[in-house]
Amino acid sequence: MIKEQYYPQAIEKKWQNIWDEKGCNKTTENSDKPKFYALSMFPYPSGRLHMGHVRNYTITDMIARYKKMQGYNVLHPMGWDSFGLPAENAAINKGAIPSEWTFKNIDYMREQLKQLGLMYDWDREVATCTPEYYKFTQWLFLQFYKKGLAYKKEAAVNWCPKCATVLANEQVIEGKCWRCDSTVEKKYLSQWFLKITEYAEQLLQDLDKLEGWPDRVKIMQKNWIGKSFGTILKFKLAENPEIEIPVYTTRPDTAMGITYVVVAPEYPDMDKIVTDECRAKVKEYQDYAKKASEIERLSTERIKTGVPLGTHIINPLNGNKVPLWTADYALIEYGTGAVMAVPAHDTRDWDFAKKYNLPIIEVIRNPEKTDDSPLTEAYVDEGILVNSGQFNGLKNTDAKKAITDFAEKNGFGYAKTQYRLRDWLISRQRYWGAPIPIVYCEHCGEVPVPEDQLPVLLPTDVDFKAEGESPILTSKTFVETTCPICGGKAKRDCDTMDTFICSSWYYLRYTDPHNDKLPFAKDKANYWMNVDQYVGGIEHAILHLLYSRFFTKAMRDFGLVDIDEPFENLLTQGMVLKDGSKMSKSKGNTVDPDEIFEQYGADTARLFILSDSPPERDFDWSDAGVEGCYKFLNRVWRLVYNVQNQLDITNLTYEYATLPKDAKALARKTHQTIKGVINDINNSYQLNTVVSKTRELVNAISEFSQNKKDYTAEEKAVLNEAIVVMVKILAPVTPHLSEEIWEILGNKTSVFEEKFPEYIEEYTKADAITLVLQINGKTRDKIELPVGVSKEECEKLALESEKVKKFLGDMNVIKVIVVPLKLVNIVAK
RNA sequence: GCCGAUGUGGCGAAAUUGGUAGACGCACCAGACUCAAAAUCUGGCGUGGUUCACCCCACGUGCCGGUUCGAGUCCGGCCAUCGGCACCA
Repeated sequence: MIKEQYYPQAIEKKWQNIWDEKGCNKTTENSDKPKFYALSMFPYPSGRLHMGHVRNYTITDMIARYKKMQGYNVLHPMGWDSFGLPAENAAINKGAIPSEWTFKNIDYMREQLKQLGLMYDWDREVATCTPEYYKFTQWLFLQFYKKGLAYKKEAAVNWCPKCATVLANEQVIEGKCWRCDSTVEKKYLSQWFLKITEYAEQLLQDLDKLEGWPDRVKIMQKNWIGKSFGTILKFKLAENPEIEIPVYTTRPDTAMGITYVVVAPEYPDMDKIVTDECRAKVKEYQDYAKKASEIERLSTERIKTGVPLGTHIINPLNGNKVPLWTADYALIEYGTGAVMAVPAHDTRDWDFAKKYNLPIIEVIRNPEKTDDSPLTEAYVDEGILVNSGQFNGLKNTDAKKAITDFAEKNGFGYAKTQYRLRDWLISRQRYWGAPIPIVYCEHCGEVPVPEDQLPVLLPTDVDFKAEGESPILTSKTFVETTCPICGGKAKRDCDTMDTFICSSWYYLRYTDPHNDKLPFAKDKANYWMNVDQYVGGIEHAILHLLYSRFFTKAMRDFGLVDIDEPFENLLTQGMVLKDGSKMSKSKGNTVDPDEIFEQYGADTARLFILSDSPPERDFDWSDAGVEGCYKFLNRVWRLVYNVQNQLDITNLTYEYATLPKDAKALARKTHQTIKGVINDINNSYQLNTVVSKTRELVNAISEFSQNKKDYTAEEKAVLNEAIVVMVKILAPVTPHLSEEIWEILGNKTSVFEEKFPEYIEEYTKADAITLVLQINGKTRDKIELPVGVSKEECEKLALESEKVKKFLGDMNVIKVIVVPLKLVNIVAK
């Protein structure tokens, strides 16, 4: 007996309980089916789900359920990226305890995810902030350490002098502290780095293997790694030839045009290369440079600043003596921290030289320039060398090699491949993260914590508001410890790891989440990996995805897995907007998923979020749109209700060729829909058109059944086939409703045990085609033709068309282009 | 600033990848049902012109230019909006 009304809340609760009780979503490695690993980027437990989450997880769930119906053994897990700044801010602002705050959020959000009807295997849930998890985050750090891939060096942090604390970039607002508005400075601390640069070449090369990734993401990663071929040139200080200043350049061909050299304000040996007269000014400039961010410093728009050091270097190519400056457009992190300046052929150098009246020497001649008139702007393109002594007349592309060879032969330079990618700074002067498992012993120095003593637990006796370099320093139980080697007094490292470390290996933990000996067992990881479909926001295109790729390669080299890349296919979904801008609390344009579930049910929310935009594009939430989807599901329900007396899925056979016209049309629509839906899913998951096509099928079924009272057996079969297909196609999108209708159809098992429908090619073909007739590319007529008309016949019919004749008038036909079964274009004058 | 995207009716979008622009939906308008409203059903719906209607014509995919028999789709140059920029995740 079918209820007349669609009650989504009751249906959803019912099926969520059934799935839970029957353990429908449990996954094991023991299966004859091929495996499929579907993964969403796990959330930070901020408190409540937002629509971005709903979108991400619905897309992945639709894919996971579809693959399950395609006969795969599907792993679809979920967890929590639960270390991070907001928990600590809650501690600072509201006196919350970070772990309690975090787990409360997790509990709430888990319930919300369950309400969305996601096909997760909750037995595999992980949270990065649990000791069971971060034990292995620490363990992995130790593997990096053992292989020499983790090292310490001085690096800058944002320092608020008033609060006397380290700030995250996010806490620096226009150069000021977020809490007290003081100007933020740089402070140098000894911090841990991971040698991602050691993998730069592999990370670059293997991008080619990632055929299932969007090009834009690969291009961004490629540019981020930033491989460049260049030359190191070493310049001696004129005032003291003992001191050498190496520079890195990708334009050695312009080296004869060097008119000054710039070192970064943080240049380590600055003291030795400044004259006493300039020292004070340079110091002042270094202080000024501390206040600018890197983005500001590199901007070509920014007004260039700098001060001379009073010293000079000798250009070994031509013996020229040129001044040495410091300027903040040179970055200490890139190359050698010093750059040669050729204002004639570099726009930043040009601006700087113009401002400070430094000479400009043209050495690359634009082929279109015929005289020695002065340049009016930097010429950065290719040309012929001039003013370059023995290298005059060479093409600049050839001169790169010639000058590098010359430098190498004479001992003042060599070719060098350089990457823009820098080593990964992982130390955070924060509480809510995985402690770095290192102790510092008075006698033995830096000592890694032995693996059997992991985890190094986070202390709880911490003052979050204290001044200093890390809140953990205030713990009485944590800092002081004994040395694992000599048993003497030692101090723990009080920094925690960047949370990106935790999220760089979680996809492997899901394959073996309860292992207490290892992060994961190799055979389980090898069974499930790679992730077949990874879905998440485009904002992670570089950092998270690059770090995860790096971790995978490192773990492979540690012998933990046998894979080179973690994510086979990547889908980067767009943002959820409301009224044209990103949903945010500050704009007050958020929509709470809970309210939508309550009012319309999860199926409506799922349907809407998939239907209006393709996954990769931004999605504009509209209240009217949700309403429309809710009405559609009601229509589906009513459709089934109205034909309840005709429902019979025990006999779905019919003779297609001899069907009456309307039944044939419905059968064709059914098979065209299956074909279209499968194509759309295979074609980079065009889920919005999957929904459109499903709507078209529903429209066709309604139309067919509307005024029909007496069905022949064949008509009934056609109708029931269409309904079965409709339910199965809807199942990945609206799982609860589909299960309910599936049950109404008389089935005792879940619709997800069913195979996704297959189509019969013959049934998708139309009886007739429409031939479009154009004159000079403009459509003038359309004619209906049976399939199988020859090319010649098309042309003949086209020229016979009354409308074509009318438009041709007395023009002469020059050419006729025929696209078989589609279009005829008559070119006429 | 650098790197990467996006731009089509009032709105979200579609277009078998160079071949009928606007499928499907939202909003709106008209009609049916109703005492009435909601819900539901039917029809209309790019702009302008001609036409009572049917029909027909011109224009139209951010802007300018190019390639082509034919361009939303390819090429060059602009403009606008959005994402990332290494300590938010």
